[in-house]
Amino acid sequence: MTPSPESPVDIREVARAAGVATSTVSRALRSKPGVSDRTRERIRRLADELGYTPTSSASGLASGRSRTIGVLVPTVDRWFFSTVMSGMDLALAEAGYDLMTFSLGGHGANRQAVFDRALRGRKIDGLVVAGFPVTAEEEERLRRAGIPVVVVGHGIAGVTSIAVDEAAVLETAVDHLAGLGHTEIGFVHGALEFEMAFEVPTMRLEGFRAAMARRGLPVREEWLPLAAFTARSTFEAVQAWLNGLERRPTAIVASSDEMGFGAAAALRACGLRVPQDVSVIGIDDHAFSEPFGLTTVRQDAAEHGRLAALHALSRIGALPAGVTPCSGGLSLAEAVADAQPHELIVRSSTAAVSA
Amino acid sequence: MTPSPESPVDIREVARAAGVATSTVSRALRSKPGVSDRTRERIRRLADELGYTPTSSASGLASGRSRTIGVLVPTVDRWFFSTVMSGMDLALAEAGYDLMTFSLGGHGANRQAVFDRALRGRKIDGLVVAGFPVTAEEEERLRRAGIPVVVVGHGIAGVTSIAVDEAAVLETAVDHLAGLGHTEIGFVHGALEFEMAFEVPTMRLEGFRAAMARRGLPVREEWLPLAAFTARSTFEAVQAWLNGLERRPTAIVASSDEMGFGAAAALRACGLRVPQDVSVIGIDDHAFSEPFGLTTVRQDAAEHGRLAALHALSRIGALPAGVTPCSGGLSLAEAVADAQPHELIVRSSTAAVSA
DNA sequence: TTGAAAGCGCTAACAT
DNA sequence: ATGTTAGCGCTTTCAA
Repeated sequence: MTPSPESPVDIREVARAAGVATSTVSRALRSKPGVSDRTRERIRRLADELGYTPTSSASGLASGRSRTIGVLVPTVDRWFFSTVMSGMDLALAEAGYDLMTFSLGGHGANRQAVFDRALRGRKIDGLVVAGFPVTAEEEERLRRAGIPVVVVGHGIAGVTSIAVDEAAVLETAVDHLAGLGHTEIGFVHGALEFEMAFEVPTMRLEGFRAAMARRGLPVREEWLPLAAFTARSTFEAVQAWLNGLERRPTAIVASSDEMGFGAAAALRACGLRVPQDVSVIGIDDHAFSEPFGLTTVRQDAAEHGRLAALHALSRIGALPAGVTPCSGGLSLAEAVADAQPHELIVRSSTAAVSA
Repeated sequence: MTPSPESPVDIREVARAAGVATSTVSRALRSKPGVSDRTRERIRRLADELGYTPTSSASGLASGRSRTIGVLVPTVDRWFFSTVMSGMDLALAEAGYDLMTFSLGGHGANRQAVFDRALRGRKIDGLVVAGFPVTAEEEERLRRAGIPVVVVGHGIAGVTSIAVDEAAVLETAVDHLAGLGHTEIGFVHGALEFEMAFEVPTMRLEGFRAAMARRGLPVREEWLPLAAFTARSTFEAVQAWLNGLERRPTAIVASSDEMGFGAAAALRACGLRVPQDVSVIGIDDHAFSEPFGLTTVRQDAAEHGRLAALHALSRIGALPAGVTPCSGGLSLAEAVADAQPHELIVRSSTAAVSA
């Protein structure tokens, strides 16, 4: 038994077997023009029989493409980011591309190193930056990277970005609560622990203020507790906030579903009922929101990831044939240019304000 | 290609600037012996000034290593898998390795294609297979892959695996409930929708039976509802199960925390209180378990991922200097060989059986 | 339609 | 300690 590795077969063996030059094999296998159908078929069969697969570093070196797209995330273990990744994976698999993950690892310490690893060395043909803010310097690097960059979320001028209209999302959330008769509404503001300016939370807070203002509802500053973007942090923050409060709102908008879970848990821990005493609405439609009955404004993170990947692929001319980018019948360019859709999903964490 | 990518500088420019041969630059930059300290320093400085980074496909082709480790997961958007990935990322970043993600995408359809992408073409130097069962044929491919393979979870004979002792985990869970006076205990059995034989759920169910038997407690077959490994599926399954039940257990062990969440939500939806009417204990210690007060048997998935990555690195001689693999002071080999530790975390979803 | 040959940018023997 | 010289396994002109 020879413990043979998976691909000891190189292109020259295939060429020899087929009685052609290696260049012909290369063309045949990649569906390039200039090979007769009969030859191509024969080469394909032979390659298959021999178990030949091109060595990626060799074709990468010769062609300048790695057939890999990168994704840069603050951390991989939170719903939004892993969901974006799974959407990307879907699109990339179809195109025969692989996904390389670069994670900040939940702390900002080695940011520079992570950017370096992602941007230098030509390991990836395109990069999707998912949901976190970058410094001006980093922006500049991304623009000069020499590969297409797509942002999921907001925040980088001059770079294609895929995101919902945050102001409209908050309109929807406030609208729902106002329609239930709520006028005393709080907002759980989110922040990444280790970050500088984080666009999305700020946009959501501003969106909340604007939506309230439009309805003539007052925003009370003491009803804007701040927490990190996790259920746990929110649980603690909201509990502390409730204890120090003389009067509480009848409804709370959370800046994400994970925060909504934390807020609801904190309310219950303080002996309050959701939604009878306090309504809670989140943003995202996390996988847990349905079983937990959390009312939310849904955004399709997987679809954002898929579009981002497709857009990156299209910029390097690697779009798989026959993809229908968008269910709404939009072209990829249109789908990418537009704000992504959002949708109110009413469940059992919101109810009419009690008399 | 467009002008001015991040690294138009190649090794020859650095060599020219330093007045040495390219091989010297190569040695100097990779800390290989055979370069004087002064020369090495000068070359490092120059490389830095010129912004030189080796092209990965070139060094990959020449050296036969891609400086990339792959991870194969059923899906990226569930707690266990993304947590394993973040642990891997931690170890890999330290070693200067990148992480390539191969996901089955939540459905088994393109399994073969995903295995192909991972195993062929030498894109990765090692592979971590996280938490899902493989067919005999796939096992054989993994063994013959020609790169080190490490499994997180159980299931591949002859391949290093990193996992808790499932039987002991279930002992711990049942022990906790029995200690609270429970004798009528159900078990929510988990299964991946699209899979064949899934080792872990089976081991947990068997562990549950064994633990109950050891205490002389009866296992009632109608108290073993089956659900997919998600909160949502479990919510629905448990709700349906409760409705068709004439008599219910006083406590439930869930095969994972995500299932525990679903089970608890279902109980509440049926008007039952947790833990007053029914206690619930999970397995994992999901990020949400603390805010939600779910009692659980903790396993450290991030640490599993970190160890798996370190082990793969060590097998290719790429362990970063000075890693302390294990907090317990174990060597990497010991830490990998042992069953991973687990720990009971008591929170508010379990209580003494009510009179 | 096909083949020959020249790299792609590095690393690793082998010299010196 | 450093330089020279072959490749690594492909892709891509350029010729035929």
